[in-house]
Amino acid sequence: MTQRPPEPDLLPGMRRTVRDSRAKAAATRARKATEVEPAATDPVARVLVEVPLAHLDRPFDYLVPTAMADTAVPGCRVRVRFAGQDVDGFVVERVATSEHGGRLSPLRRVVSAEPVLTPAVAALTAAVADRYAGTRSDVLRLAVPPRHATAEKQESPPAPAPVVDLDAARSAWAGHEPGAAFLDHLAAGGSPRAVWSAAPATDWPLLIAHTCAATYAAGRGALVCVPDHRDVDRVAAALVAVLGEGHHVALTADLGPSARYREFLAVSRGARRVVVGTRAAAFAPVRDLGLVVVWDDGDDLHAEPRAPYPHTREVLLTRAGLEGAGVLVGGFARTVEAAYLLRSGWAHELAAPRDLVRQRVHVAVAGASDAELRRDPLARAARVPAQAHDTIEEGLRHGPVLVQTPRTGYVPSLACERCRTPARCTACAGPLALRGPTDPPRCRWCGTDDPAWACPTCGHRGLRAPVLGDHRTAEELGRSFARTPIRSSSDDRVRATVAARPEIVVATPGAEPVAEGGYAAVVLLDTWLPLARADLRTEEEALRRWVNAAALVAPGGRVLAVGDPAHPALQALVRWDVAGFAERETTQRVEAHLPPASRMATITGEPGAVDDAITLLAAPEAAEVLGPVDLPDGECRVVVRVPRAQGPALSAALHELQRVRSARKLDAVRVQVDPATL
DNA sequence: ATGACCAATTGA
DNA sequence: CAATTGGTCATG
Repeated sequence: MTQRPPEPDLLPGMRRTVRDSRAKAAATRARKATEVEPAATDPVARVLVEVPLAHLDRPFDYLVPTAMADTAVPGCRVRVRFAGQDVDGFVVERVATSEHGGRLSPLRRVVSAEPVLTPAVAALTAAVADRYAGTRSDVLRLAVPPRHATAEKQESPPAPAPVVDLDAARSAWAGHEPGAAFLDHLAAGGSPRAVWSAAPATDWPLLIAHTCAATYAAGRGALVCVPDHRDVDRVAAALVAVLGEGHHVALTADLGPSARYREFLAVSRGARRVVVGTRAAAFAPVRDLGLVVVWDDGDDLHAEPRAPYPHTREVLLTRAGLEGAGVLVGGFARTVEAAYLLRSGWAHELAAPRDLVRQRVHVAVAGASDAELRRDPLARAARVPAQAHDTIEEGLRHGPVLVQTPRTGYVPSLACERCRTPARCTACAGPLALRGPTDPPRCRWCGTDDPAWACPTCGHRGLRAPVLGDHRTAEELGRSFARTPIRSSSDDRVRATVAARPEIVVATPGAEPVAEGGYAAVVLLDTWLPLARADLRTEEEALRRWVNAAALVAPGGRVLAVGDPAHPALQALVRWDVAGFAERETTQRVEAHLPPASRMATITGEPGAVDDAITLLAAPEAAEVLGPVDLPDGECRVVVRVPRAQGPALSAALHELQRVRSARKLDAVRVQVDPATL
């Protein structure tokens, strides 16, 4: 194209022409807008537009044309013209007049009159976005599943009339005090709040189902969030056992778009009032919510990996606060957050008396303490000591035996036999592992075989296995118990249940199958390994994994942990003192100004961007800024910490920071409030 | 994001 | 002096 210099005296004129044509376009729009007949009642729709920008994260007003008067209902999906583009949004409200001074654009289209965003969930998404300093559109994506037109055409048949047996509920809860009072309170339409530490060998899905039934009996809905799909299936089965078919829905991520939307609609239409699901279900639009339940809130599956990274427990607690619902935070283990709810008096405790716990399980530890090993280095603890062997053998006389081993694979990591330098891949420096008894060392990252490995430090060619995986454990146990069937359940192939017959089940944490009637014995191997991590939650997490496996015993069953009997986490396991352990951890956290006594947030991004984010951040007075520290990927991170009482102020400051940065088109930084790990 | 506008800076 | 660049503002 040839560049012709514009005639100088044409330019002002051109500008005027541009302005004229813009004015004309505006006039045309205005004419069109007036041509559109506004709805007779509440002609203004307040719309949350789906744009990813923090500073546009508020409702905008649009004119409702007569033709859409009855379909543009609060909560429905619409398409609107926004900043010159067609974008999707939700109507959050219909009002008579607009605060907006200018002329309103009409709604382009009502995508569907289905009110998928209920007022309660709309308020919840706002509260969650505030708490996590994220955008509402991000939270809305987590809360409302994608539309499926076919599913929307189908009706949601109503649930049958509920028949609730409160006596059955009370007797199921017998042993957990004051379980009956909790149930009665729910059945009377109250909203009690409790932190529940389930006794070992408790059929927790059944007890949870009974709390839902008690709530349902009072005419209110209930919502249960559990870590994974297998737990959803168990609670769903218990709900059928307690309430019968047709009262609940199960919401999981692996349903597929059509089924997921169908189940969601059954809830939003009020045809189902009891919901069990994984973390996304925390936003399910249950009508008249009377109870929220989170099971095993320490499981990291409850931490949403997508922005703004909300945690199921926090979403549910927020929700209970907004909707006046009761709360049950349950688990075999107890998180410091749950302990804090008790300490602050916000929730009551539901627990089993010592006697019952002692009847249910006998826990022992086998192994030399660190102190003993220091005194006598030759007293090397065997990985499967004789005592563990005996426990398995004895258990097999009565039923299945669970062996928990912390790592997946055969030999998941290798080191030089002589100098103990970790063996790394020559191609990519990834960790070398063995996949089977006869396989050569192979890189876990790039898959390259390295049959001729030699130690780069000392030249030695021998390898040792500092850690063994579940496959190798199964192989070893197969040799020791030659006539016993051995099953594996780990990441790659998780088994949901095993029958009540003598067999050895080797499983990794979180993948333990449930045994019919419970395991005769549970053996926990390599307890030192989960304790070797350097993290705020190391001990809490280790104990959680152990008690979750140990709780699968049959009443009166035996548990043996192989490790250092002097370690506080193992002592807590032996005494089954999850409450005391969580209480002590909480005290330490309070003293060290760590969550949940403080609220922490991280800001991550390019060093320059993080740097001016801190400058821009109007953090509360008491805020401490720790860092920045450089991360391996060239980014850097700061931690901001405030006392718990100033948590909302910190969230607000971070939220405002994101709005300002977004408006000024500054480089994005990632903000995480209460990150799951540090 | 996208676009518009204004002011300051750069360059011939 | 014109052209370019950068910051600010608004999006209904």
